[in-house]
Amino acid sequence: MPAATVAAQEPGACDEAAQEQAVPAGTGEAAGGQSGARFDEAGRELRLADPQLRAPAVHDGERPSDRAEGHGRAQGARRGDRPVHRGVPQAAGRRGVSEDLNFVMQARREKLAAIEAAGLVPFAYAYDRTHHAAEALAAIPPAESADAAPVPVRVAGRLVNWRGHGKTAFAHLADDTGRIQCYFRRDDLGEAWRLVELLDIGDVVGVAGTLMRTRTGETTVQATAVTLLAKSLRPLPFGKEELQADGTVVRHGALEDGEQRSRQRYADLAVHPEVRRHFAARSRMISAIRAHLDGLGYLEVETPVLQPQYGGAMAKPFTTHHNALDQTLYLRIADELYLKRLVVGGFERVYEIGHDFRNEGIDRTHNPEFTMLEFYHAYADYTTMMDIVEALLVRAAGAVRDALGPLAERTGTLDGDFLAPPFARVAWAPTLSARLGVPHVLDLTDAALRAAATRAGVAGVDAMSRPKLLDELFGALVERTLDRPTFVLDYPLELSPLAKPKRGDPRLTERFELFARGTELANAFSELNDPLDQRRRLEAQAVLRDAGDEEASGVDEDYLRAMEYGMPPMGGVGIGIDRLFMFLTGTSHIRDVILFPALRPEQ
RNA sequence: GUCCCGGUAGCUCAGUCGGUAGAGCAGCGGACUUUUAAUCCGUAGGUCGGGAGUUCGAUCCUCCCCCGGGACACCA
Repeated sequence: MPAATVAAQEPGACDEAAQEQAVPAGTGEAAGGQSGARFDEAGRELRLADPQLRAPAVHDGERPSDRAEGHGRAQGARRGDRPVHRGVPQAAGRRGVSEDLNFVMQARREKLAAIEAAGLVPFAYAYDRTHHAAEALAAIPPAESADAAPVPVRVAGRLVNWRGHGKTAFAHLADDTGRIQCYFRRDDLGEAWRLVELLDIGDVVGVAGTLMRTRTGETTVQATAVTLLAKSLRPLPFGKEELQADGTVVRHGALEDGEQRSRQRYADLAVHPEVRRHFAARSRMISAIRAHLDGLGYLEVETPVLQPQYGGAMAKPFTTHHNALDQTLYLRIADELYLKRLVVGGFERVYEIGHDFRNEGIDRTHNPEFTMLEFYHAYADYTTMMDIVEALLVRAAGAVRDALGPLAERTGTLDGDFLAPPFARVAWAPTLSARLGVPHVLDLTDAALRAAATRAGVAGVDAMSRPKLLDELFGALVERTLDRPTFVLDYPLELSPLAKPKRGDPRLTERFELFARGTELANAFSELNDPLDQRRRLEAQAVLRDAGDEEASGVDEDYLRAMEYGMPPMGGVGIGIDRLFMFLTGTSHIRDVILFPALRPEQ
């Protein structure tokens, strides 16, 4: 952005005087006379200012657009005949979305042309706002102090509602903080009234005026100047909001199609304030997580997304190619191995919040790229990490609750009772053994496991390896029954190639997963720091990969080299941020917690 | 991948027991200087997801395909 433009926005540079002029400009004379200079200078005060445009043609039956554009519809075409400009010839075939102008968009183009023909700039550079909507609503003097001086305000936002009344109009302007009503009167606006008649719902405008109360008591900006900041050429699917007697708001006819809302998130957000609030809560949750970890002495770091050797999880990677290096690279499936390298280097507490990529299916709980939090804590084992996870979840839930406000009532996961530490702790093997009615599940033969899995309803057991069978059995018999937050401890070694063996039971690892509402929220280990053991386990993975298991990774020699220098013992945790936010807000589809989820191409 | 439900105007939907479709809102024209789902009058807007079949005739019936939603399966 040019420096001059930036400077022009700085308060105090030129705007104090300008605002003084603009707000009291309660007559058409002021709108026409004083704003001309500002328009020429900055190109952003767009009140009608051209004396050539005084000709009062708006109400004589001829629209400004008819003059402004040669292709404007003919007078006779309005009644009965087809509009001359309707669409494109059939022979042109299907057009892209942007080219296929429907009649609504055509009308807006004509208004745009009329605005330009009037010498106005329909897309502004800046606007000197003095109040957000919420601030303006709070700034009006109490109703009883009738003699209070009028409060001048300049608000800016999108027109979300419009009620024309001939020579007046009421509208609602929405910004980041809420909505405020604006009242436009021809007698207050003078020449600028011409612009008011060319506004549409969806336009981004600045409104200057004074605060007043309507007869029904609603705080309203009585406009003395209107500035078009961006003409909306495509109609947003605004619903009409009906305020019920009990105070609830019923919206009629808004954008409902879930896929379209995801695909055009900008429209979804523009039309649904509660969706903005929902995603803002996600951001606040992440901020709270950062603050919590920072407060514990963690350092936030960034590690490569493009990796020559993927690892840290069992998943199919995306593959890409670096041309200059002529090298195959993978998009990371986990942050783990790089973060643990950093602990070798001496950063004792590190975390990363970033995207992992897994080339697998898309459904209501899976997006090919997703946000993962991983944190590693030197000299701690997994028991310490359980305490940290508990506190972290409580903090995250509090942030979401605060950010959602009334919307938080959608879910019961946010109340203090549900997430009150300490969470329940159960051991993996005894729990599963009890469900199976056997002394120890790990003593079962593969055949017995297969039979048990079949009984549990697990499909495709014949092709499963022993670790996979164990995992499936636990998932089918235990995980989905865990409603209240529960740590499951000590997973079988064969399921956890990066975890330390359990002290006292080498068939298990020191690992926990946290479940609640039947879904996994966290996964953590006492991290394996023996490079020789690690090499054996990675080589076993490589054998699986060479045998065709696309989810198994290879041997990361650089990671092993780092371990060989000496890796401190540490606890490590991974938390899927999308899933956590789904859990906390009771959201059933991952698409509804990711601003721009992966979708099929259009058409 | 399997099963079920759905796809009709810009948005939200109705409808046709087979005779090429309607409403509300949005739009356009008119009236209206404190309205708030503003109201009133007028008006325009649709290859009824795509293809094939049956039929004199298909948006409707049959088959195939595409897309979406839900359930199950898969998924550290």
